Amino acid sequence: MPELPEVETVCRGLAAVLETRVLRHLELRRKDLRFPFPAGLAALVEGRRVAAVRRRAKYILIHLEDGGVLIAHLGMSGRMLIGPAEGLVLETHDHVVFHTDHGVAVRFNDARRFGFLDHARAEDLGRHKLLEGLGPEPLGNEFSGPVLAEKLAGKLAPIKAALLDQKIVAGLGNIYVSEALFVARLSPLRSAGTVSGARAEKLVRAIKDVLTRAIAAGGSSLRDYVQTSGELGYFQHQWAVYGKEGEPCPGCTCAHGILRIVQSNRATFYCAKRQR
DNA sequence: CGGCAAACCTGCGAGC
DNA sequence: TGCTCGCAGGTTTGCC
Repeated sequence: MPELPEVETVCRGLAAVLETRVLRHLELRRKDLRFPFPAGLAALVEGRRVAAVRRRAKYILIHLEDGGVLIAHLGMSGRMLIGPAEGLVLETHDHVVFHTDHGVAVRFNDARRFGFLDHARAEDLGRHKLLEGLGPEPLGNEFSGPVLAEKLAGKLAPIKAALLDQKIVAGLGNIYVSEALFVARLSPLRSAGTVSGARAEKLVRAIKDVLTRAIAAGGSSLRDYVQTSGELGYFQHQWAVYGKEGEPCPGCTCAHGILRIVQSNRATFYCAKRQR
């Protein structure tokens, strides 16, 4: 499920029900997800009011009024589902439940358990092991052609791999990298270091365009639904290339159509004629 | 240091 | 119907 647009959608859903509310009870139904939950996590959260829900890269940051921050990551299969606490029915893989002071329950469901939950002080976030070193937010003003080109300079790895590296730009994942490279008409096989100048400008515009459209659509749903309401995101209907091996290229009349290759053990979709 | 494969864990669809 | 295999949106680790 979750790349930047999906995490952004989840954050907006969480903000609507959690901000200004007190977290009465943090129900930990196992002792770990990808990592063990930090010692005393429930006590660090219970009785605190939520000041704000924010996103950094693919991390959900739940700021508490006492300066503590809950850091959540959805991994590959994580979901946050909001519903009434009364008559709550837990489902398989509901590992954590947040209970608010106004009768709302948020279930953190994660079948594959690649997600996690951590706690930090707000003033320490910049030095948090998982957050330090993250590259710029792709939708922020600070993410520009020159900034990207500088990060890519000298890199021999394919541009596909570089864009998945969260130190270069934070929040892209496997789907949106293929989509952005298609919009920018750049081959995923091209060496990252050759993307500079006008090419870098074009790629930055493509990344911002794809992410903005995906957020507007509520993200993409594959097997899981994305939004906290349980509604489907529908950006998958706007994909140009992802998952479309063998289908006609939407941008040209090439005979081969959309190709699927494997880079760094992950599927890449592209048009070899339109993308150079 | 850079780049790549494998590992973490579970579910689902395709194919036999 | 039921089994096996391959593949899946992320990130870290370890190896060359």
